[in-house]
Formats: sequence, C-alpha cells, structure tokens
Amino acid sequence: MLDIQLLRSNIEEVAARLAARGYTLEADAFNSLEAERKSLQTRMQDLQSQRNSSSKQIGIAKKNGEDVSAIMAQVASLGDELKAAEDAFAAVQSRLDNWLLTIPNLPHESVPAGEDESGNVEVRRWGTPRSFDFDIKDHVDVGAPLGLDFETGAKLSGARFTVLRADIARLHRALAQFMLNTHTEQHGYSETYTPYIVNSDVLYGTGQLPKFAEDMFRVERGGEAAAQAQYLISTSEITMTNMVRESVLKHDELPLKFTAHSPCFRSEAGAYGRDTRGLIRQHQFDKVEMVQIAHPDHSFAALDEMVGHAEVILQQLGLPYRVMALCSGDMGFGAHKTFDLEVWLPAQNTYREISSCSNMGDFQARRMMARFKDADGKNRYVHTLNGSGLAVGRTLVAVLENYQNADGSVTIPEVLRPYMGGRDKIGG
RNA sequence: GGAAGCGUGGCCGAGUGGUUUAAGGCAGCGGUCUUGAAAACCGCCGAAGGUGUGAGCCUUCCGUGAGUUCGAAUCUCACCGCUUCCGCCA
Repeated sequence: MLDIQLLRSNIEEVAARLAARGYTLEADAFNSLEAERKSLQTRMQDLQSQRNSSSKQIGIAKKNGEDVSAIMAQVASLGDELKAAEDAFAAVQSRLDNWLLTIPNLPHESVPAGEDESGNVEVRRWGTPRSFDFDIKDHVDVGAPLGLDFETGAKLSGARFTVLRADIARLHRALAQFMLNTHTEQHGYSETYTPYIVNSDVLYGTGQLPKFAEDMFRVERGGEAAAQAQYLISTSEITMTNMVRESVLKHDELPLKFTAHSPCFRSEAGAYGRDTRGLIRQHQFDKVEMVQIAHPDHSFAALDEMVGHAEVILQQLGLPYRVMALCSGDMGFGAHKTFDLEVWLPAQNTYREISSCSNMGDFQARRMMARFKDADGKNRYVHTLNGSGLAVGRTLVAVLENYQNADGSVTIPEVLRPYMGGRDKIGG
C-alpha cells in the first residue's frame, strides 16, 4: 500500500512513476473521493465531539441531582444525525481503502524503464554453459527413467501435478535440504516451519489479495460453512513476512532473517498453454524461501546480500546463471526493486527464472502494520524483502539437464552427495 | 465433539453504566546524586487518524463485529482466539 500522504501531496509524481509500470492512476477520482472523505470526516468528528460533551454534562448533572431533561432534549436529534454521518464516512473510507489496496508499489529510481521482460537488464553472469558431445535431452526425458512421473501425477490430481519417485524424489529432497542447511548455517537465516493454509487477512498483508485471488487455491473445511475464507500459500513469503504483522519491533533486533522449505500452490490461472511440458510450471512445487525484515536504511544492502545468498546455491551446484534487474513493467505488484536469477537450461538453450529477490520497501509493512521503534523512539514501518533460494523443482530441472550423461545417467553435484548416500550419479 | 473459565497499552495488572482524561507496577527514556555503576529520588512515557504555519485542538481504539443507551472497557448477541478438564487422535 502506498502512503496516502504521498497521494494527497504529490499525486502527479506518483501517477508518473506508476505509469512506468503500465499502471494508470486515476488522479481525478482520487482527488474527489479524498475531498469527500475530508468533509465527511470533519463533520462526523464534530458531531462525535458534541455528543461526548453533552453526555458528560448529563453525567455531571445527574450526579448533582439536577434536572437533565433540557440537555436530553438537545441531544435527542443528535443520534440519528451522527449515525448517518458515520455511515457516510465509513462508506467513503472503505472505497478509498479498497482502492488503495489495488495500487501497485512505486518502482525504485534505479529500476530500468521497460514494458515487459524484454526490458530487463542483465547485471552479471556466472559460469560457462557446458558443451555436450552427444544429443541432449530435456529434463522430462532425462527424468522419466529415473522416477519423474507426470502420468501418475495427472491421474491423481490433473495437469500440472507430478509424482516423483525413487532417485528423483531423493534428489529433490537433497536439493531442499542442501539449500536450507546453507541458508541457516552460512547465511544467518532462522529456520522456520509455517502453516500452508492462511487467513485472508494475511494475503492482504503481502499483497496477493484483493487483486490476485484467481491465482490462489481457496480451501474449505468439511462440514460447516467457512467463517472466513482460507487459502493455500503460494509461497512461504506470505507466512514468514506476516509473522511480524501488527507488531512493533525493537530497532536493534533488525534485521530478522527467516528461511523455510515449503510447498507452494498456484492456480496458474493466466498461464494456459504456457510451459505445459515438464516441471517448470506446476500447481504444486517446493521452494526454499528467504525473508528479511529490515531497517529502511539497510534494505537495499539486504537485497544485494539476499541475491548473493541465492547465487551461492547455484554456484555450489555448479549451475551457470545470470542476474537480471527487472524493468518497471515486469516487476511484481508489491515490488520496489527486483533481481531475478535465471539458470541455464541447455535443452531450451536459454536462461530460465529460478529465483526472484525483491525489496518490497514499506509496501507490505504498511498493509500489515509492521513497525519498529527507531533509535529516536519513533515508530516507523519496516522494510520487507523476500527471495527464492531457490525454487526446488526448477533447480531439479536444471540439475537433470546440466548434469546429464550420454548413458542416461545424471551426475550428482558434489555438494549434494552427502544427501544422496554418498553416490556420485543416479541412473545409467 | 462436550464442559468450564478467560481476552485491558511493549509486559503484568486494577477497573462491572457517567469528571476513566484506563489506576498501579515492570520495562524504556531524560535528569538529580556518584570517580563510575547500582540503589534512591524527580520527570517523561500506548497506537492510528483528522485539522492547523505553529503551540495546540479534535476523533477513534480495552480480542473482532453488531446491538442497547444521552453515555459502554463495563450490559446483550454472534464470531475469533487462549487456558483447563473430558472424549477422540498422528
């Protein structure tokens, strides 16, 4: 959520910055709604003030045994008038709030201008794609004999669901374990296990609601009608970030650094026909996520650090990648600044997104009322950051493709061997 | 699933219809004293919002939401959460 003060004082500049990400801010509509809010709020508070002082007079008079009928008569009509004023104000305020919740975050000034992913800027590359002396397969064909079973996944749950068996299942687990251990033991994150089902409030906090309900899976309890809608998490960013909602942290406990390995559930409503082959785009996939709750002065340093943490995973796995600075038109709804990591997939002969690390600024904090008490004693909004470190399914894809051998086996990257019973390859 | 109890500021906790402007304590901050610290003493000390150049003034908030009332932390209803006991259960 944007700072409403900024909209009041400088809506033209806000509109210009949002235009860079393809969002049209209706400035006139805001200004008239805001004018309405102002007069209604002033009137309501004025009436409340009258009621309070009259009621106090009645209390005092009664205590002194005086006649109160004169004041009572004076107050009689106030009730209805006040109720009407309160209702009118609440209606306008709620329209204003609901509208504010649909406005995306402002891109940071360092974000390159651009309309879509073609405007993203490569920051650096690491590693050299391997050259193969045999005809390579994609991960679907490499994985099938090793236990990557799309057919059974579809039988159980439909398209975009997968069963992993045997060595593939273990390799998948090994990847997640390796990532989690690296972030907790070397990068200072605190391991977290969180609910996979959350209340809708929480999704307003991180920005999935109200705009992106169609991307989520909504769940119902058996038997009774749900008191409140609940959803499967689409990333553990949601739960880890919301852990600090509605709280005031101490400035010296920042930054908080959380990591979790969790499944992620996405309806992929807008993705019909895209990435239908293989593991790239699933309704259910695992991800090791990093979240930082940072002091505003340090959030950009934290973002660089977090990108580095994700890079360490790729480097240790020996997977070539590049770092992309997302342009204004390609960033997510709540992002202030985003770097994507794209891993080399030889069968597609291209780099594909495997991690996305964002500084959300105070956008989520304002929605969540997540604050900290600064050294000067003032409460301020924290900055929130999140990043994949990494998407486990896509990392599995990258390992299968980059480490495939002519005989159909797959070499296990050295760092994973302790998690694989010491073996150096699977299959073949 | 059944029963009972409870929900008040960062924390503990008083308050059961009206000068409550939420007592008191702890923690925190500033000061006096001290070589320094502790102790003692003095003072400050919830949040969100509106309005104003400003000092300030005003509104809202006692789990959430409705209701009763001139007036609600306090009364009524619903919901949420927590605790304890019983039942069931990985």
